[in-house]
Formats: sequence, C-alpha cells, structure tokens
Amino acid sequence: MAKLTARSEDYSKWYNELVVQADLAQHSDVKGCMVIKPYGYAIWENMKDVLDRKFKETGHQNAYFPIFIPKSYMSKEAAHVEGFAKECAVVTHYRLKNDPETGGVVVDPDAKLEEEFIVRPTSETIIWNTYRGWVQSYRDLPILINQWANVVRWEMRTRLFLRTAEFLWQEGHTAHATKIEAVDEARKMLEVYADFAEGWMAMPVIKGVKTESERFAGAEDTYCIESLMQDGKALQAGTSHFLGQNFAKAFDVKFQSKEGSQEHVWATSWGVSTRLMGALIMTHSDDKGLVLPPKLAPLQCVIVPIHKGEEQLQAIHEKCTPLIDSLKEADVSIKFDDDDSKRSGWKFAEYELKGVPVRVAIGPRDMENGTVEIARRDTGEKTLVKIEEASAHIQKLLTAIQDNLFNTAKDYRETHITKVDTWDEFKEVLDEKGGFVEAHWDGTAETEDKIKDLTKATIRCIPLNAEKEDGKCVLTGNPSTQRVLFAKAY
RNA sequence: CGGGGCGUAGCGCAGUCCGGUUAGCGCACCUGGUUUGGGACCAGGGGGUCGCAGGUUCGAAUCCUGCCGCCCCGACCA
Repeated sequence: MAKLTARSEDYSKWYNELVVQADLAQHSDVKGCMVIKPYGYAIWENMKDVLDRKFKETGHQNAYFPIFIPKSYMSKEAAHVEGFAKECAVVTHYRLKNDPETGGVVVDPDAKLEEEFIVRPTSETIIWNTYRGWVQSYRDLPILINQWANVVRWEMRTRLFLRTAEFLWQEGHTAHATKIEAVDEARKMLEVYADFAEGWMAMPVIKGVKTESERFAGAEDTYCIESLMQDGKALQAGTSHFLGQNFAKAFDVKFQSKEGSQEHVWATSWGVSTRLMGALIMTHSDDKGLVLPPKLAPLQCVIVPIHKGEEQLQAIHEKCTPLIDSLKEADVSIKFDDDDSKRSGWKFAEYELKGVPVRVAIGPRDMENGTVEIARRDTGEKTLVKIEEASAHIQKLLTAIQDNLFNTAKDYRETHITKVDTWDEFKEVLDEKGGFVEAHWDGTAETEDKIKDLTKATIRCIPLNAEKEDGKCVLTGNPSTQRVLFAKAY
C-alpha cells in the first residue's frame, strides 16, 4: 500500500487518497456518484443509528416519500425552484426498446411522460403536497416526520462524501400550528445536531443563523452548525430551517384553529448528510490515515497476535479469551486478528490507516511476562499493561480518546477564530492563517457579495451566542451591532 | 462551461515524440518453501479486445480523423 500524501503537502490530495485507501468509498462508473464501501458505510450506519434514536427521543417518526416529484410541484414555491432548478435530474421517459441497428437499447420515443418527474433534490414539495391531505384541524398538528433517503443534485464538481451528485441523508419535515412552535422545533433540532457532532463525532461546532444570501431556498431562517477543518476551511455540517408559512401557502395546507378560523400551517425542515463523513475525516485524521472517535468506530479495538506457528497462535488466542469476553461484555467491539497471511507490521499499518482507536499487540515476550502492548491511535502512545488489567485499561482509554479528539479539535478551532477590525487584517488572516474571522459587517448582501469576490470568504453564520457590540463594518465602515463569522468554506 | 491532466493486467505506472521480436515494470493474486515485536524473502506461475470507431501502412499502444469517459483546478453548491 502506497503512503498517503502528507496533509502539509497537498491537503486535498491527502483527503482523496485517504478516502480510497481506508476503503471508505470509491468513484463509481457514474460521474459524480460514489460507491460507499462496507467500512465507510458501517461508519455512516453508526451515525445514522445515533441520530435516528435522537430523532425518536424528540418525538419524531420515520416515513418515506417518493423519489420522483412531478415537475409542476417544483415551481410552486418561487424561491425554492430558483434555488434548485439548475441542478435537477429529470425523468422524461419510462421505457427502453431494442435498437435493431446497434443491438443495444434506446429510449422509446413513444414512452414519453405527459409530465416529467424531477428526481428529488430535497422533498419539501412532495411532502407538503401530501401534508395538505393530512391536516384539517389543529388536532392534526404537529406532524413530526423524518425521512432517511437519497437525493440527487447535479453538481458541476464533486468530491467523495463532501459533494456528490447523489447522496444519502435524512430530512425532517414538520408542521405546526404556531410560528413559535415551529421556530422552537427548528432550534431544537439544531441542538440535536450540535449534540451529535460534539458528543459522538468529537467535532466542535458553532451554532448560528445564516444570512439572507446563504439561506435555504424557501426558508425564512436557516440555522446551522459550522465546523472547522484542519486546513482552516469551514464546513457546514448540518442545517435546520424555519420555513414560515411559505410551503403551506404554496401547497395550500390549512387547518381550522380552536377558535374556528382557517390558518396556514408553520413548517420546518432539517437535514444532515453523508457529508458528515467528510467532516469526520477532516476533523481528526492524520498522515497515517483515518482517526475515528471510539463512539463511531465500527471496530473499537483490535488484537494483533505476534506468533510463530499455529501452536503459538492458539496459545495466544487462549490467553486473550478472558480479555475478549470481558470487552464484549462491556460492549466494546473487538476483533482478534488471526489472519496468518499478513504479518504483524502490515496489520499495524493497516489498522492505523483505518482509524481503529485501540490496538493490542501480544507476542512471545508478553506471554512470558503476562502483559499486552496497548497502542492508542490518536496519540500513537504505547503502554505495557498486565493482561488482567487490559480490559479496564482499554475501556478507560476509549473514553480518553473520545475526549482527547474533541479537545484537540476544539483547541485548534479556538486558536483559529480571529477577531479583526481592519480590512488589511481581515485579508491577511484569511490568506495566511485561515479559520474563522470574527468581524463586523454592515448587514447588507452587497457587502457580503463584495467580500466574497475579494477574498472567497463567506459569512458562515451569525453565531447564536454572539454578544451585541457596536462597531464598524470591516469593509465599508458602516455601523454594525455585532460580529459575524467569516471563513473560506467547503 | 473554461483551464490542465489522464485512459495500456485488479491497482499504480513505463513504453507513444522517432511505427518493427512474443507489450513491459512495481504492488496485488495463485503454488511451494523459509519467515513473523512496525507494511518479509526466495523460487515458480496465472492474468491484456493497449478507452471506442474509422483511416494511413507490408506492419499501429505508437501516426491521422472523429467520438467517449474519468480525474484535478476554477465558476455553482449540503
């Protein structure tokens, strides 16, 4: 296996090589689409399981809506169609036929659809068209539904996990009787995302709200969690939208209130995608390969025996059995790697590439001394431990690794949030240091645009916890009441 | 859509400029043996419509024409 390109040499190349070499995903024969390989999918499944549990704990149910959306639905909400029209895949026919000339198949021109279908880029339209039939009374509300699905956005340029033409995600779509309830829902789900990102992915995030120009197409407010990657670029890790009554009005979803009046429903939608895989990789991994937080690692601990011959292997396996049983008992996923076709050194490198948090090595020396060598993936540190104490040690270590990954990422982020007050500083920090820049902004889309043109940086968010502070816009000098976060972003 | 690069064994590549034995190398794979505390070694072996379609030629991976596909950088975006 070839060595990975160092991050310092070419971050983007490192990322691409890591995804492929760690066996997470590969490019498919279809442009812009990826094959998620079993190891990558196992990580996604772990993420999905945690999120799904959290959604259910907050009162949501899963449902499923069609992948195809009648074209006319897309145009019912003006901002929405504007946002997605340029990247929609369209189904125009429903049949193929044999082509006598080539021996292959061609689209049957007689099988043209009356109305084309859009392959969903997101499901607001078809879901709100369905909700119309579900809601008559305030007693039918709220509707709290999540869908796990694939969506298609015909992106011009794609990158494994970060931006693919087809991706997997979840999309929550809720309907409420009041504005305040809908806003609360959107905020609540933002908290769920933030809690997941920090507690499971060990990825610190900043909660904020998007500016008008960065807002979801059709939303009144877009809340987001923003994280910082190792190369100093920001990544939007999840969004939760307060949709107002826009979709209810577009799809005529009304209910009769307690008082007897007809009211439009208030809506939210929220989603995270396989992009989180990219975020996870770029938050923790190093030049040796993937680094996974124990809470999401498909394999948390691997035991590599070092042996000569079948007999020794058997003896080592027997010696390890109590340790393996004890770890299983404690719900630690554990593998005893008795594959005899690979040498131990090869295995060490391989498990490091795959980000397994804890590696245990045991050979003749340890058999004699009653020890095992325990190595942690995050720091590379190795410790000799009595085999009887190994299980407890490993369990503590998994927690320590989870914490260390979060703290390291958080330290990095804290040192990469820079307060600036002048335009020169602003440019200098973006060019040389990267990360988030905290600066005053005059609140206009024109200024935002201009800054983007000049520096490629966008306003990632207006942080929810930002203190009010009078200042002057970093570009125009116009008055501002609070700082916002700028960064170059994925 | 602009700029760059590439298409030859499962993967990574050389060979193409300047046409000429049986298309080669590394990794991977198969067999046997020796090995095993940080990506082992030796010996033997299998695997190719050289992206596709035409053309030039005694002869094309190599020259000409057309087409297709992918990757990277930018504009667009979760």
